[in-house]
Amino acid sequence: MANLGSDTKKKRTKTTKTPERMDIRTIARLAKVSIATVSRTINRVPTVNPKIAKRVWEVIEELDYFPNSQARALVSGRSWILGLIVSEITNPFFPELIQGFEDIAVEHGYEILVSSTNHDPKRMSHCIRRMLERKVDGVAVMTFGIEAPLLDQLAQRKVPLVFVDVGPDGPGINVLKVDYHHGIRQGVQHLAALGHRKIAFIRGPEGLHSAQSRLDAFIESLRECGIAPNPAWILPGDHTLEGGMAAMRQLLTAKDMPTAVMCSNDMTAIGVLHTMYRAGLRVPDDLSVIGFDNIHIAEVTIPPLTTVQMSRFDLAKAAVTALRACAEGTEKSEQKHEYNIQTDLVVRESTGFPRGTMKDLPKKIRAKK
Amino acid sequence: MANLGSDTKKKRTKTTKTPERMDIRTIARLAKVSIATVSRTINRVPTVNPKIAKRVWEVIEELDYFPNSQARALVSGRSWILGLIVSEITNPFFPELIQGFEDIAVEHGYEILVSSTNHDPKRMSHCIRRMLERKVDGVAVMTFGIEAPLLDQLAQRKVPLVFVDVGPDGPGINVLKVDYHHGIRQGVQHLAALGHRKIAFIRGPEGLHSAQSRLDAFIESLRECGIAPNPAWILPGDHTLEGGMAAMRQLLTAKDMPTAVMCSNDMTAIGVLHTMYRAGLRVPDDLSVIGFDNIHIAEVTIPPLTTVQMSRFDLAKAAVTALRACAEGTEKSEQKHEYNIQTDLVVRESTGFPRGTMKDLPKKIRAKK
DNA sequence: GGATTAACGGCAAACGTTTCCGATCCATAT
DNA sequence: ATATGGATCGGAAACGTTTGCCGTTAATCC
Repeated sequence: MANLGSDTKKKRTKTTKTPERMDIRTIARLAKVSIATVSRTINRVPTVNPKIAKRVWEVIEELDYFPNSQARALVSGRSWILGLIVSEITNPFFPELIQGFEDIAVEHGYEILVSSTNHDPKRMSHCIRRMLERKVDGVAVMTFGIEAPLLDQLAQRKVPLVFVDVGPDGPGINVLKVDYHHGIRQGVQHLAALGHRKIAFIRGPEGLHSAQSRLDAFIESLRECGIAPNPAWILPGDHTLEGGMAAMRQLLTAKDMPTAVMCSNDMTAIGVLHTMYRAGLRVPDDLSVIGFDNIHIAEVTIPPLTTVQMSRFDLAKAAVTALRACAEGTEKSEQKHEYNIQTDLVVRESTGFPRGTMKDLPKKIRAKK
Repeated sequence: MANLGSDTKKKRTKTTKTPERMDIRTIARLAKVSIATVSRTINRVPTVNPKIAKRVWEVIEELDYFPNSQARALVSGRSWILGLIVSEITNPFFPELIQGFEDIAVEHGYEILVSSTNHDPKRMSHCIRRMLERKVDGVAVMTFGIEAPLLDQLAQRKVPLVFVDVGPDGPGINVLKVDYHHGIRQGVQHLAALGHRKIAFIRGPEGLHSAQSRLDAFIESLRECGIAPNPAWILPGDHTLEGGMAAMRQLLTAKDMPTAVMCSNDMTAIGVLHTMYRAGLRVPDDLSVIGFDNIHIAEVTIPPLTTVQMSRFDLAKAAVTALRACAEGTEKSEQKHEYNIQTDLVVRESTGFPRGTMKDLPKKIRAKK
């Protein structure tokens, strides 16, 4: 017994001799309480005597102590870290989303781990693994589409998940539904109202669910307006500037040119704008262009881009909310919330009457504009 | 004593009865070795028998086990997390930087914690605190300028740091030096060679060190070309689109208009382009514009932007390298590396001859006017 | 063939918290 | 005066690893 005592004391002394070590024990010693009380004070457990709590807080303030979150997470089982996986951080849509996600997460005491997969399943897999190792409390997969095997890797472990558009059903899994149809229909109707009948679409990456949804919404909206979709005017793209430029170049060689083009995202639309500029053609005079996302720079493109707005903030907020509900979940009443994200058309200056329409119109209508 | 013994046994049994618990102990049991050996196997300690290692690995693979990094960090003292603080993630320059930083960090086994401060000292302070709580192995402060008090908060704790441009001297602190002068001089000389003598500058945020450096480099480069700087042509800005637009609007009201304008960053330049467009003026015919950063979309602005390239990749690589050197540091030979980042002009189409030079070539006509 | 040694595996302490459980104390009811 | 009980606080186990130290084994040398 005496041996044991002296032994532990010796070791403790040895490590304590460095004065800058600062842990909960130091605080306990200086405040003359036990470490349990310090812990309770920090976590604001109501049963601690206010008098003592004050003393403890004073010591904490003076030493500028803060708890080690590793140790905290180890024992409590909660890391207070949320994972966020995006497909490409260099697409301006995502930084705006990340910003919102971080703001809301931090507000609720969470840290975030962001990873950009660049559509590479290999990277995706690796980054899921890394997040699981860090014992994240939840993951928001905002890649707008995910491969099934990777998804299983995540779903196996019982970590709360949030997907966009599509995802498996299961406990702790939420799917944010984006109403692409609403905004895209507005866009098509806007074009149709201007007199467009020949409308092309530059789609997103093959296999990306949100890209398919946008295309589907486009085709259906076309039909609603009584316009038959022309397969030759549905062009491949990849949601990048370069993809937009390439698709537009291809379109320019077509024998029958459309008078308007909708793009699966704003980056594509900006690429289209640039190819038009290179070709010496004018937007919207020679071609009307509509984007999707309403990223910040869409306001200052030349001309400013008409586009469909999808709120990054709503998306981020819904994601964090869903994750929190699962992680901190009382598990009872709050089951399976439906999270819906709205989309809306923002009309700027990249859309106008189709070429030739103006001069053929009766003068009164022309004057109206 | 007997009480204590049976008590612990009971608890152990209780927690172990859940079959899905998976830790190093489970692996040890199934591989019929001690947990120490499992740990050594995972960490590739060379003294473990290859035969045994193979057996351990097989069990690990089969159960798809991975170690808990919290526990790992707790005992080893290393979190393998690097912090990255940027000023505004919505400025496209930073996502490109973050991408590079993440790539290189992950490559070396690190995770990254990104925070965007939006130039708010309050946020900055909060995010430094959060990073310290998470026990990051190092922090890269890529805000291109930092307030002194916040800096102390970081420097007090002995966490390796990397700054850009300016930072305190001390052990474990590295400063990445960006050679703004080189690229900016190229820009000024480019304009001077085209015949410009009246060159304005839209600066970055007041108090941001890199913004001041860019302005200084501009003024000095002007002098080198024998041009006297005109204070009226040095306009305030804030590195945003809106700032660029506002500055340009102000410039348009000047009685004596410059023929060219250099901007402290590309976002500002894009704002300038847009204001010119709104005013019905043409770039580069009516005004030459040069940006700084060479963000990706600078390629597709209308017209494509002449700008000064600063490599995000070099910056990210230097930051991670410096941080790793400090964190894993053998502390001996590799002291105080100098990290220099080069800048270079990229000529595109937003720069041209000053107005009047070309078409009014006969000088007498111009003089008559 | 016995001793020296190198290789290797296991025991247990340590990392810094949280939290269960028991102990103490004072006030109140009996 | 004693039993009851709530309010507080302290002791100590537990979280899942790493790692120093020691014991065992087998190989090598004289």
